Amino acid sequence: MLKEVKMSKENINLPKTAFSMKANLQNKEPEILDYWKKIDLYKELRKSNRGKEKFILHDGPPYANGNIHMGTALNKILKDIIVKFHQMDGKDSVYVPGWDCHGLPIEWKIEEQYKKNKKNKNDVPITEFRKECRDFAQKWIEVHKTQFKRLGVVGDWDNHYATMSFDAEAQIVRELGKFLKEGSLYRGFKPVLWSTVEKTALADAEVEYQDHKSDTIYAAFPIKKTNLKELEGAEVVIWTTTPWTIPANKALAYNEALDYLVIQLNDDGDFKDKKIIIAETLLDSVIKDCDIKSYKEIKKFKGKDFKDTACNHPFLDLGYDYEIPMLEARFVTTEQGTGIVHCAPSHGPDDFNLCLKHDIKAIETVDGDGKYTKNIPLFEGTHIFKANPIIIEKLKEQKKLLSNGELIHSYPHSWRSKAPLVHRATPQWFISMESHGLRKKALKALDDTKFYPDKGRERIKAMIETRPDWCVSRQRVWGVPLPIFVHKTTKEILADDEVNENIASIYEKEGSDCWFADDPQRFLGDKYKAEDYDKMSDIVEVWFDSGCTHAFVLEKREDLQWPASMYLEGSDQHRGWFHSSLLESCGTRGRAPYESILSHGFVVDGKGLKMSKSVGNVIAPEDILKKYGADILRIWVASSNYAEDLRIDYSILEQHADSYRKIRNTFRYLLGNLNDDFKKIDIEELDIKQLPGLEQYMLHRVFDLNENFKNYFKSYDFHNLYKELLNFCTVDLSAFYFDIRKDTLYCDPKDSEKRKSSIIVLNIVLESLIKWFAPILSFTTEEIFTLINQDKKSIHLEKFMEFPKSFKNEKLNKKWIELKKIRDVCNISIEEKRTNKQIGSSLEASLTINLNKKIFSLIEGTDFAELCITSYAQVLETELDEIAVSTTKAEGKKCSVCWKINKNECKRHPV
RNA sequence: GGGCCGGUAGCUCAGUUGGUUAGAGCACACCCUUGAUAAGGGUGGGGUCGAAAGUUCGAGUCUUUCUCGGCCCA
Repeated sequence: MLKEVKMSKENINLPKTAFSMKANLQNKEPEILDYWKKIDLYKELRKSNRGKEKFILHDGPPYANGNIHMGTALNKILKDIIVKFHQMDGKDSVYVPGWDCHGLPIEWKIEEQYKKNKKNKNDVPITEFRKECRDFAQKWIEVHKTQFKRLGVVGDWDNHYATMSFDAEAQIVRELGKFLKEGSLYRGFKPVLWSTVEKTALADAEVEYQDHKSDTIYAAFPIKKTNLKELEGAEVVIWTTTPWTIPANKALAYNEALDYLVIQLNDDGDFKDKKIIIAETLLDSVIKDCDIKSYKEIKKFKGKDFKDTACNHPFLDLGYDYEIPMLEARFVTTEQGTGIVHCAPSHGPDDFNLCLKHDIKAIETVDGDGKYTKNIPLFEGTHIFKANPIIIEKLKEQKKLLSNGELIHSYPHSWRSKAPLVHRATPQWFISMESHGLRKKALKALDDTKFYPDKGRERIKAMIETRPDWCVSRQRVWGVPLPIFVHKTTKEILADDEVNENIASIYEKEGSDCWFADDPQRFLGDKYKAEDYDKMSDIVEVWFDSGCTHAFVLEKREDLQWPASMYLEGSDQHRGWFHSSLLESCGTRGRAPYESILSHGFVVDGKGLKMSKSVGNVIAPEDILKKYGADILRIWVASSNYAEDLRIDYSILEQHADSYRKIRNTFRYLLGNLNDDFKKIDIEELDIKQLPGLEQYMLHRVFDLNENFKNYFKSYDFHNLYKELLNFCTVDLSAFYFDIRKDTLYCDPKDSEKRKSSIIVLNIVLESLIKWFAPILSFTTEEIFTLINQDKKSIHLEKFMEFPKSFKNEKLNKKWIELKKIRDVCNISIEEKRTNKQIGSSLEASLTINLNKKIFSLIEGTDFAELCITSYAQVLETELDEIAVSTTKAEGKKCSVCWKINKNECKRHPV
């Protein structure tokens, strides 16, 4: 018996392949990376689709600082998947990675190093400092490159772009020149969020909100003049969380829609018998906060009666002898305070705008360090963060302090230093949203842009609709200098194309360091005298830098084109790069620099919480690569719904690793039965009608799946695409076709028609699968491809398959849906006997299948023994509607070759 | 605090315009197989669809409130 079995093993066609079951991706992937380098895959890709329609996914530049995290990995893999899809779809899909280099975080890092080495930044020439910043960015670009490549991302790594390259700096100057010439770039004097620690204005993106303990005061402003008799001699009470802005007060704001009260206080103290004014709805909270025990209501009046009222400053007797007008403002609410708001135009955007409307100018009240200027009598030189107790003391002294306390509330802080920020009026450069219709153009451009997912459009639209003018200046050094001259006497801004182009061409040759070091005359040329002009020393904010990438990358490079086919970033970039690129491009070119935007959610942990060091739920891409390999990470990307936040933890990864093994084993079965001898089938020539029904059905499934595949890919619906592919592997192949055809593949002679038909299908399925999976499983598909193709270089140079219409057969499909239903019932019947221990293997079963007339005619010619992998099956026609199956133990002798049980000798394998 | 988005089996995801007992794969349990073998097959269990209220003959789908989470803003 033993001998017989042994002989049979030699006589049957068992699968044999060099494709190992164990993936060992950690070691194999780097080898494949070396291989891609050796064959110069990127160059080959360009060669293979040269001249074809281009698909340009323009890379949003990550900041060249620190190691990559899951978010960056997700972003780069998603980009790579899309780029590869389009390439295999026959387009010239060019991907040029880039980096964002200028800006505060790098500057800060260098300063930190200085501090460590006891070096003083002010002792170092600006150009030297900038060189260190440049070197720092360069270092991280190289680190990033290595990390991105390891993920399997293919791109023009040798010719990346960077916002600090000379040509980029030059183009940024040219772009600014366009706004300058147009007149939409203007010098304004506005309160901006200012860090007294970093001594700079901060971009919106650089601000984070944290809880902060503020001093609160109720302060009184005595009425100076009014049209309402009852207000005479009364004092208007305001509430603020920034007592230090009181010396900068220029106005009070009220809401004409509110009701106000004059009340007389009876309590002992500074306000005994005094009349104060507050909003009616806030009476209770004021009484509580100020501990007022006894008072009398004198008069109730409408807010609009405040018209033409003016007050004195609480510090009137200390030299603050100017009039404080009361102004109507909608932003005054009854949420908190007294219903009357103190306005310091130098220290709040609302205040600034309201005062501007009434011709009250903001002045410099606080310097860059946070100290009061000479414009603030009495307090000059005092730091504003130390001023509150002094202000409170003075108010008390002047009997103008009704009450004070503390409040913990959300307050803006610097993302770098974590220091609280203040609004400070400073000279800044702005691009107007209105002067040249920028807002309107941008909104129109969004309507012309395709969004994935669609909700992204509304999100960015809402921002564009309400955003203020774009502040593009920063008082720092690591960035592109603002190429602006202002006439010393006329204060006119020099807007001359020749000068602008001169500056740009100088930058192009040597970079922008020279702006700080060289004689200004060099930039002005012969037309203007340097002594007549002030040269600006601000730099351009980094969002303007990256907003120009479309100009210095897409437009300038031969291999790219403008506009981009797609911008793809995290959803935070609706306010970041999507936003700045849109404004820059609409301002200079009248349309968006992209045709479509794909935005993805954020990577969160398994419970949906954001990753943070303190919580300890952070997973680094590096850890995943070490434990699983890049292809598993790529499966995670492809299988997650990027429209929402993406969850990740080790149990989720483990699940994907399991799916990967299933897919890998599917390939192993295909390769094993083909003995790694893949033969490309000429599917156009294939006479499908000559194949058995099962093979025809499988080819229909392949055709069908390919249609779905194309649709999913077109809508960038990768998680459904992946699911479809995975289900095909498990349901259609492994549990169905492969299982059924094992008998034929193993036990039929190699020249049998049925076996040859199956081999044809295996070849087609292998080629299809490997291509479908290639953009996702970039490494594994390459491993397989190089195994079965000696004459071809890479799977990524292949194109997706197109199947002839003849593969499609809906009628056959319907038939097989019925057959599978019957098969299910058979399985349940077999299982019953199996649980009873009457049979083990399904080959020990003999089926009797009862079908009604309708189904009976449909299934004619079907071999249910083959379909259900039993030794015997007979079909009987019945009157019953339901499918009824009974299983008995097959009688006879087990064939030593095919293991089927026969009453007589096995016909296929006679002894 | 405001805006936007989301919460469907342990996990990743489907669930058209409201319409039968809410689906798939994986995971899990049990069984079979030992000729895909650190594989393969079969069967099965598992969800008060974040919570509550409402509209409706009927709600996972519509409305409101709440809750949790994410992004953005103040």
